Amino acid sequence: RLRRWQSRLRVSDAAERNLAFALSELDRITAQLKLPKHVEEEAARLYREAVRRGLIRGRSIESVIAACVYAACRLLKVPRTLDEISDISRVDKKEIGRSYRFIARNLNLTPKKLFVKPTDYVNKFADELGLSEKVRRKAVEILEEAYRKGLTSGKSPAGLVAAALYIASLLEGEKRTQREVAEVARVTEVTVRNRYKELVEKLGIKVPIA
Amino acid sequence: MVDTSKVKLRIENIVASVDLFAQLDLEKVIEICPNSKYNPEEFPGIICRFDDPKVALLIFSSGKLVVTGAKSVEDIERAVGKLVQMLKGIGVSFKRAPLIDIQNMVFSGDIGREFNLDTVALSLPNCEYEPEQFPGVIYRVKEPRAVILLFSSGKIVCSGAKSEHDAWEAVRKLLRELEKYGLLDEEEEEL
DNA sequence: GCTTTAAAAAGTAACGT
DNA sequence: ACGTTACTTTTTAAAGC
Repeated sequence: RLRRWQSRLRVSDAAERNLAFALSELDRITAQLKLPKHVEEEAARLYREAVRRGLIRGRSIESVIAACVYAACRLLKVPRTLDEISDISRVDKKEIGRSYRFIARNLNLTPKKLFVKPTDYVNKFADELGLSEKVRRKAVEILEEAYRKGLTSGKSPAGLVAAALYIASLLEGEKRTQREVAEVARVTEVTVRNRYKELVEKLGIKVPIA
Repeated sequence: MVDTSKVKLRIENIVASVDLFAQLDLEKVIEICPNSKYNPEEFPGIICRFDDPKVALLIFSSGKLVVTGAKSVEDIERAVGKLVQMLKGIGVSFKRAPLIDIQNMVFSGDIGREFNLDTVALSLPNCEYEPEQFPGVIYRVKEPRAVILLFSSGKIVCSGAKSEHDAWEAVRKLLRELEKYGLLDEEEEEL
């Protein structure tokens, strides 16, 4: 009947409006974070799949879009912290984190697929700090040794990378302050200091008395 | 059989729902509860704390309760008995004996060895591990329904179980999975 | 979905000094 | 750079918004 036809039109209208809103929000985020096109496409793909599986129920479109952006970054190994995304999103970090974990569970995004090597974060943070290739290599060396010695489980990858870069910058004579590395890694100076202390102590690193 | 001889579990909290089978006038009840709080605008129940069985009670006008913070089922029974006596003192009558339902038990424990959580998360199916957000691996057991948080120290938290037996069963299932995927083989790892 | 309550694990954060 | 307090995660019921 005509009413059924109309309601179907209305439903598809609402779905289309929601999708248009979601994609414009996605555009805004990827543009502001200067994310590559393939990340935006992957996030859009994840979002459509989430909608298809009805995973949006009870969640805001914005939190799910932000979660999809974060998931796409992790899947494609484009290092980005959840903080950077929540900074430009209207929804808080906690809510984005929840949506992220929810879609990860339901779209079978395993920890393996989502794993981003600390090395990738080293390059991102080092770029922002203007650190040389020599410092980056040293930081990676420190992180690999820390991993071998079991010092990384359960710790914030961003905090570990920040501390490794801080130590490497001291060792290679390109010093950055704890405050500077903490800022690019989006962790507090206290976290950098705690990781720094443990790494220096347990890896037996002799830092210059700068 | 999985070796659980070195595994320890310790009860940390028990949550129970209780039906007293009586209607309560919370404005009168609050007068006889020393350490209590009642703001119907923010929460519909009275929040009351006992020192003897150290528990917290949420008291509702329907005569239903939620008792939390207990370390044993006996603590809950004693707390309910204590509240019933207090209510009898202000003339409340009960249609029958209180019905206590254990809803949730939380245990802390230790598996007795350390873990590389990256390795665990890579091979253990259906687990979550987001060290940027929480330091432990989250593992959900279907039957009995429970959730186990596993930390790199080997310490665990098991919540959602309705009995100590169920908690042990859930931990056994986690250990079987860890063993199945070679995660209990003497201290190895790589990436 | 939210509100309130308890509790542990280990990490990070935000105060004050 | 300390210390303290507080927040993250998980679970669970209650009555009402």
